[in-house]
Amino acid sequence: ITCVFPDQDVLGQAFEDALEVLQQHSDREMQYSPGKKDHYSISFTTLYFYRKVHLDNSAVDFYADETVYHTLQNTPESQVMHAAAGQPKAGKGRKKLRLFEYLHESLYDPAMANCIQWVDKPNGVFQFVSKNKEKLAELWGERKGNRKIMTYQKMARALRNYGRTGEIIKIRRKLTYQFSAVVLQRLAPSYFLGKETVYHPYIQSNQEYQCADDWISYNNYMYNNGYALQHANS
DNA sequence: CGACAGGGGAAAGTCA
DNA sequence: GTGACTTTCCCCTGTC
Repeated sequence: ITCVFPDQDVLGQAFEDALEVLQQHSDREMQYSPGKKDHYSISFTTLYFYRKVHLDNSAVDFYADETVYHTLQNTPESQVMHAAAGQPKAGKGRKKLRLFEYLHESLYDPAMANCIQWVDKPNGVFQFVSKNKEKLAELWGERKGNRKIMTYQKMARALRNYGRTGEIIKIRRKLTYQFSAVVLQRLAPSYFLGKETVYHPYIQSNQEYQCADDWISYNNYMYNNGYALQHANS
């Protein structure tokens, strides 16, 4: 999509908002066209994604969004604008964003891949990138509008609270956690449509501890041996 | 030893 | 005000 700013009224409020967010958050993904004053280019995927994440403030079901994306790709531009503009504005009547929702969003954000990554997507296992985990925490804090700067240590404290409810449990591997099946189902329901996926909780006894190098064989081991349901907490 | 990851009690803060 | 949830502080343990 190429946007010409003087004509932004035509785009509708939603795209105006999205572009504003993009200007604030994502310089690297929005390219200024030299020689064309006020012309910017951005992929539709990125624009749509950022709109979902930053303005709708909703958990992104990216699998569903991909379907939407492909549909929209084949739709005339004017209809695309109309479709996007019909979405609700941020901030009103919306539940507060929760940490696990934010993490789930980040896992589908290509711009966050240097901070957080899937280890085992079907089972909701993810891992923070040691080098950039503080950055992710910082962004989370900003998103919430906290007064103080958010740190990984504080964010991890919040994550540990999820252990009590079982929404996210700690995997016995460095910086690795797992979404519960319920949370996964809620955050990306369309991912499970038409799939016979079985959620595999990981066993975390001391005996099952594996070092990072052995993670692949550890996964295979777990998949092949049935998995005792583990209690998130004792 | 020091850095890093992880654990959790306690209290304060935020917001529906 | 209340409860759910998060943030902040702080101290502790274990591993490499």
